[in-house]
Amino acid sequence: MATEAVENYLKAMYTLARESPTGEAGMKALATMVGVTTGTATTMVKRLAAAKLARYERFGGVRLTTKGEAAAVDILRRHRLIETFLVQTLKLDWAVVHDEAERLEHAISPVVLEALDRHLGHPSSDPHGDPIPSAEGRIREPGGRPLTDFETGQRGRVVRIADQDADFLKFVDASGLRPGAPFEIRSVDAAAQTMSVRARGRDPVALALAAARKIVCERE
Amino acid sequence: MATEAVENYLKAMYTLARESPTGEAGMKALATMVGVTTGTATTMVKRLAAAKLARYERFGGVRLTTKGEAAAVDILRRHRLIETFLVQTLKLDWAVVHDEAERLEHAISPVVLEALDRHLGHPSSDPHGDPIPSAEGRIREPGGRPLTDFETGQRGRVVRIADQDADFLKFVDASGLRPGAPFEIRSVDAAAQTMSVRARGRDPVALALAAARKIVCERE
DNA sequence: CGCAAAAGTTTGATGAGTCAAACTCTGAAA
DNA sequence: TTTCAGAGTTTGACTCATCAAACTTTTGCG
Repeated sequence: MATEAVENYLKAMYTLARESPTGEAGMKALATMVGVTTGTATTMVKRLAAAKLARYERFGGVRLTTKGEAAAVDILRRHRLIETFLVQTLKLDWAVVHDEAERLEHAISPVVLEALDRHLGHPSSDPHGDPIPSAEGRIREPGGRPLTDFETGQRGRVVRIADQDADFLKFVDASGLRPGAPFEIRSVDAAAQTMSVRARGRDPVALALAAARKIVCERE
Repeated sequence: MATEAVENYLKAMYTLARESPTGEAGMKALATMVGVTTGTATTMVKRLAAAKLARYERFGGVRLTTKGEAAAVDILRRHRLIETFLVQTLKLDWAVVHDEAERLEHAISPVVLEALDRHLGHPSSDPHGDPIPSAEGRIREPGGRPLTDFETGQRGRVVRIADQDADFLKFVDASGLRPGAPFEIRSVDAAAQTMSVRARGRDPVALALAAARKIVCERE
């Protein structure tokens, strides 16, 4: 139904809306996330508005309509089920599956998607810990607090990794801080903007607070 | 590399070349197979020629270059591996997987494709009995003779089904004449243009010679 | 407040892929 | 050998998605 480009804009708008308190997305941020110029984003956003997928007014930002949000959640479901399949069934490295899923998500039909879901046993989250929306479009709000909210000596468990960069994921993997992993904060060095964390059964690793902010966790 | 449209033209040209003694494709046939007007096909064929994927001259038909054929075989490999996966792993009906694979074949990367191949145990043919090209681009020439070449009383085994129409495949499935199935010709009625065939362990079925021509078999 | 920088918009262009319709060529039948 | 139907080609137009560059609005800082 929607073209590949339209789906990418919807997904980006959904992601940006989660991150902003107003639920709105700016053109600059949207254009950057989709990988186009702001002029192109403006043009496309007008089309989305004409198709009732978004609400938009000049210089006023853009937000998804209910219809647009449903479409975005559907794309998210496709993306995350595919990622899960690539890791679980095909044994691909979780660091690379994001980009692969990015291509496949536009080509998979409802029939294949539901077969995939069945084959995987209806998983509730993907390899990065992100929730997989249900076929009806319900999505569990991802909870947890960034690793930077924890203090020296506190213990917890990784919930999800809020960054799809392959190199970062490889680092996380090597540190043992995959979703589900229990950890303990060894130290925080505010001046150096770093902290030291030990995953169960691993040596402690040092990481920048900026990196730690991408690791979302919960209290043990 | 090649766009989706280009890949579809290459695939169609490859298929048409197999069916014609000259190895050439006419614009009408090409356009029909791709699903565009002949004018569009002419335009695209010129682009393919400019990209050294095809050789073409005005009013003279079109044929793939070595490079174009390699690209076509690669698409065939993707298509057939995906079909095999959809049937074997996801348990989808073999009658519907052709159309699904048609969409996915353009979106699958080499990394995912090879993982799929490994997961499936490097199959040599797809659910319809068509050979799957190797990663290096080698493809076994599909042998066999149409069911219409057999005579009353002869026995044989189905090799492949040379038609992807879902309804026809459902009929073949119901008759027990899937690839690999042994059969015996019960009778041939040249006047009525039909024949009666019995698959092992099944009741005999009557089918038109036109249909039987699409069922490729070998002597027992 | 005033004004520059940042954000956003518009415009004119491009390339891919397509169609409809006018036109041209080829080949087989009369 | 003529002719005409069918195959093939060309042209002009359109949509989608994009960019560069000129332009406008908003915003935050001094």
